[in-house]
Amino acid sequence: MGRWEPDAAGRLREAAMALYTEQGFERTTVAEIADRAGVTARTFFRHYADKREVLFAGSEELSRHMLDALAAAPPSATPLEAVRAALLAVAELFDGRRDFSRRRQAVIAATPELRERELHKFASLATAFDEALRERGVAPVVATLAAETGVAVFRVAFERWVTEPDEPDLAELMRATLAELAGLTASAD
Amino acid sequence: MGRWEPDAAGRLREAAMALYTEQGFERTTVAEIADRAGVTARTFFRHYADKREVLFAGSEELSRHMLDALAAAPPSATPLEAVRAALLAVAELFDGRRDFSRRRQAVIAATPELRERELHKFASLATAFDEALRERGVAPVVATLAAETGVAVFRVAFERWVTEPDEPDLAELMRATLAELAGLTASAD
DNA sequence: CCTGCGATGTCATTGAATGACATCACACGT
DNA sequence: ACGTGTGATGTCATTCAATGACATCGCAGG
Repeated sequence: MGRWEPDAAGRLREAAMALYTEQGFERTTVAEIADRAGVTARTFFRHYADKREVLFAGSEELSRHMLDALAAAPPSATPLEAVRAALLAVAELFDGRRDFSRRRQAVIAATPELRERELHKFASLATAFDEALRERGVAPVVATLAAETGVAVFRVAFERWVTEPDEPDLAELMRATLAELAGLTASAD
Repeated sequence: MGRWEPDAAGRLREAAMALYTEQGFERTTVAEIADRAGVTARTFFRHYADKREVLFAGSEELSRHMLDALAAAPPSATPLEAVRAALLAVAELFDGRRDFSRRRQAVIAATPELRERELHKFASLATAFDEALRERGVAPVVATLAAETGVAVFRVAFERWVTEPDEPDLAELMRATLAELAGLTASAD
């Protein structure tokens, strides 16, 4: 480690979250974030590719966790059952982080640019799901649909989790949302 | 209209498509696009909010068309049946535009920034679907799921349409994809 | 003929993002 | 203990997206 305060990336993340919350994403400059973190703007870009990415650092961990769970599902599992396992496995990652998640979602919801980036992350996740399912031998189109649907369930359940006033269980919301999905196609062709 | 060549927005769109195709999105500057269209860079931003938006001009028309079809579905239709009507209705908008769609998709696929914007457009569409379904009296969570699923079907079918070598019928692909969706949840809980 | 309005041009500015190069403390081998 | 290299950072310069303020000009309508 260098001659400076350690964990510059962490300090930058904290500073960005605080400033985005206080004054909004657009009216926060990278220079401000860097100042508060005690580094220069150039250093900000050495840790995060752009001004948005600072809020999406943990997303690879999320993907990895879900893909591990998906890979661990028995070969006999249907595509949706495998997806279900991945969804339930990832729920535990958010244990005790509901407050942080809510603050983060508030910032993202308030900023179109950040919503775009979030969508991109979810799309990457869906693509990864898609590929993983195909490697399990699932037919291409079915794999894509299962992946997209699975991500949609994640988003719906997650949104309920951060929105509802009382503290619900994320895994339980995942199960409930999956159940609603099953009901959706029951009566249509 | 003014003293200049008419349809500046159209010329800017053509110029942008051409340059994005020739040299890629990132290596194309707004100044170049404006030059080729015979206007100044400032004028570019009067017609399009940013460098990406020039490729997504027709998306409101798309939304409108689908929402009209959704509103026209009989009240007795299930959520997914209403979504199905919207999907089939919009297919005709793409009649004869497959070549253009392919070129456009090629540019978008090659550029992460453009993929993000595309995702945002789809998300807006899903939100509009969601609201329209709720206005039909569909329960909130079910409406969201139906909307997200419907958009996923659109994307899958559209991707097949621009990807497959022989010229398939988009509406037919929509039906086929919906059928696969129905099969997906048949065996899972 | 005049006048207002709309579309454009011109000018200036901010801020994101990136490349090139300098710097400096710590770790490591000798 | 003494170089020395390496990695994280600072400094400087630059490009380009995006936006605000103001001028211009010609057509439409009175």
